[in-house]
Amino acid sequence: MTELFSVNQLAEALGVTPRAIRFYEVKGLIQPRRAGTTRVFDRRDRARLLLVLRGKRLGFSLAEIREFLDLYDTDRTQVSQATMLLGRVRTRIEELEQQRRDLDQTLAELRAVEREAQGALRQRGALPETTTKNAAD
Amino acid sequence: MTELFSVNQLAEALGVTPRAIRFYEVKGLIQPRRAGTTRVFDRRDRARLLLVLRGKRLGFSLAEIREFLDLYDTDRTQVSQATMLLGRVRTRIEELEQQRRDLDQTLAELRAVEREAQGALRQRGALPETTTKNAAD
DNA sequence: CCACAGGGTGACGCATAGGTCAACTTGTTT
DNA sequence: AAACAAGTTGACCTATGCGTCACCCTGTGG
Repeated sequence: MTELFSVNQLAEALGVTPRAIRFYEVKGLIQPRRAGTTRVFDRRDRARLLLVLRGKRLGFSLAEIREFLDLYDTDRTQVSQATMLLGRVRTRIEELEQQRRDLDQTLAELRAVEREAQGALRQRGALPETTTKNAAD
Repeated sequence: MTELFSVNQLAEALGVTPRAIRFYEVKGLIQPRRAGTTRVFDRRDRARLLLVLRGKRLGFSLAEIREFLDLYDTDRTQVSQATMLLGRVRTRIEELEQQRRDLDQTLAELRAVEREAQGALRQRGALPETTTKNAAD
């Protein structure tokens, strides 16, 4: 009872266009099976696509995301493979740690701006929003 | 004694090309002064450029980075301005928090892969690297 | 005076990440 | 049979983010 999906179903479920999904396949990020000519996706494909989308949210290119996905697929039983894997994984980890530093710093600065704006409004009698819920929706 | 820089100096200092810097100016991310026709950058320009580069490392487009920079420039003395600023800053903060969740999750997964690779190597007698220092440099 | 370095402005080129047709096949419905 | 929905491929289009000329100006040293 492995559930299967069509491109359209999967696209809608993940909030992307079918075109994008097909494009990712062309780029080698996913390899859905086929029923005749029709693409058939299972849960593993869906999981991979989720990883792709997360990679995109983190700002990586499709090529980088592909390398990232390859890390999961690498054969760990071959010493040479495992060694390369280890090196690459560590490189990736360091990149992401740099990104996290950037992120934290940016967040800190934005929170400072937020407080300043709140303070400015308070001084002028405009009641400041206490909740973090979007005030501009 | 405000030190000034040329495009080339600044480019080299920040590890980008002069072309990129000029491009950022065209896109409105920076507004260096001019001595005649020659661009002249001061420390504020340099600071802005650093913010631009950090934004890029976080995967934002130049347009997004521009909006981000505008947050710092917004006039906080006008209630309407401060209100909009607050809304936008909060939106940005939420985006970045999402990004951080993605980042942490990805890091956790990569660390798991790292441990697996280490374990596989240990089992095969290959001495695993204990340090996190680059093994592949 | 002449060369040369350093800076400037176009203008074109290129890769990435898809959007947007167009034209066809296939399965289903009526 | 005819129409329709859902797929497919292929070709072309578009916006970003620069790289790469080509060509021009200008100040300085020899």
